[in-house]
Amino acid sequence: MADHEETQQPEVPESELIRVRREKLERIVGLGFDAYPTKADVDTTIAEVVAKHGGKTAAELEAAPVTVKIAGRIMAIREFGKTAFLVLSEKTARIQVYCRKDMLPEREWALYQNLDTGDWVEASGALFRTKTNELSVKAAHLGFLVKALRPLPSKWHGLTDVEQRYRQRYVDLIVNDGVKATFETRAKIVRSIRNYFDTHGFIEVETPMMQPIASGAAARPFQTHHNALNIDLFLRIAPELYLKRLIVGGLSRVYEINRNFRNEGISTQHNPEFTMLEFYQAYADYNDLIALTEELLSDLAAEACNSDTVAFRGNEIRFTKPFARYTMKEAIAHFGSIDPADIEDRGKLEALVATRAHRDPADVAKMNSGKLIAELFEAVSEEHLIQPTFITNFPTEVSPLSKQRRDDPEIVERFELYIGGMEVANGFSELNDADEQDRRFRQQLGEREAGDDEAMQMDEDYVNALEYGMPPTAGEGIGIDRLAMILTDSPSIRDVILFPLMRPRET
RNA sequence: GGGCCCGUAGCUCAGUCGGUAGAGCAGCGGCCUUUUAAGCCGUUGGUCGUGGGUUCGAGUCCCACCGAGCCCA
Repeated sequence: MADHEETQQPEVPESELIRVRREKLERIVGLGFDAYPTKADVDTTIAEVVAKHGGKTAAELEAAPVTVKIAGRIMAIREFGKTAFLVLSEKTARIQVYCRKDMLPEREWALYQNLDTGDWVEASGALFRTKTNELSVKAAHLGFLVKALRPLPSKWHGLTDVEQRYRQRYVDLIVNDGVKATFETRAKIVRSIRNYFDTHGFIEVETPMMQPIASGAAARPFQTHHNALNIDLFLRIAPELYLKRLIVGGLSRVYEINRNFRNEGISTQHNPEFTMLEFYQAYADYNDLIALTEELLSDLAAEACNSDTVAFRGNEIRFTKPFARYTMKEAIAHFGSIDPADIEDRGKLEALVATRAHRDPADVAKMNSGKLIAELFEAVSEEHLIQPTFITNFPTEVSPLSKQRRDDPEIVERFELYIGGMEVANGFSELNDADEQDRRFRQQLGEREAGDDEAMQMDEDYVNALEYGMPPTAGEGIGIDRLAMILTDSPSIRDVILFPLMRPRET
């Protein structure tokens, strides 16, 4: 063999299965069918056929014949020599098509003989019920729409490899019925939320995803660059500061459902891009939002799951008002079996964070007391907060955008809602004192300089906006992905995101 | 960041102590005009994630890497 031949890339031989399907497509074209027709001849959907005629008996269908023209993907073929049953699927609906050699044009029977599971076809004929009482289409016409060159996963075992399910969601959607249902529920959740805010005097807005300063949350941003302006920009970590500018502008009630981006690790609860609802209501305080949240979520559970209790990871989550409430310190004492007096003692608090939150004592020594309390809370309480539970009385030091309590400036008018052991919502009375906001930003800058790269960024223009006067306002963010996890009983956030971030694969 | 698992046919999975790579489904050929994972007979199909190492011999043992998952942090 010559050298240049040896250096050529060895062609990976095409799978036998794909080769056979290509040959079948050639034969179908040879029969005069268009390999890629421009449209299908349909007059209804499979779902509509099932909905309208699924209740009719064999006698009724015989007495008043119904002819339908449908299209769908072939999910199964059951062959009996000169007859066959094709199971067609379209969205979540299925119906079987009964084909007989003596009832189809010769060319169309020849088409049938070159079909595989996965192919898309159109079919028309009268509805009837088989001996086993299955609603079926007696095909008078069978048309070709497109060939699946790649074989479908086994119809019985489906596709279970999680990596392939996420990387090739299209295959997951084809063969795993529950996936479509999950994303339909997710769509229903978002629709219900929009409906709630639209009917409560809020207007939906869209604020920048690309921001010169990524502020409004404690997280590291993704960075990008705009060529024409020659400036670096950040993908937003939160829309918060823009939405509150709109309150300053007089919009009074605004909400946004959109993506946030945080440059952090990936876990069953974290995807680098995730969907957040944020809303702001002038003249309200955080207690109003607690009430609003209880109402919103119990409505949502009812609309998305038709129940006020939903199963999540083996627990029955009850969305019945009122939800449980603890102050942060109460939760630490209760779930961590910690003496409340120890939380007030700086030395004991540091030791607790080091042992219970497994943090380096050197790092712990640098944290302010508010941060220590928040760390301890997360370590000892979060996993126990299965039923919807509001946590209140957050330290001011970890809440740079929240309004302090009148009776105790060390804590703020803020809450977080936990469900299923996850933080789902975060809301507070918004700090509208421009001078105090400026002081809080500077404190965050100090934290950043001390090594906390998640400390919040200073946004001068936001302070400037506050100087024009923001009325008393309460605002809240709700994580849509986590909510969708709970309402669809999905163990991983990747199960409720169609295309979760994966490391690209070299192939 | 640490630990534990996983990667074998298109899909779902076996593969014992290191000794000729297997099954079911799908596919292909045959029979079959109301089946429901249709059935029966026959049959094709493999870079065992990648690269090294140990060995007479590696899917199996060792090392590194790639990808994925779970737990802990």
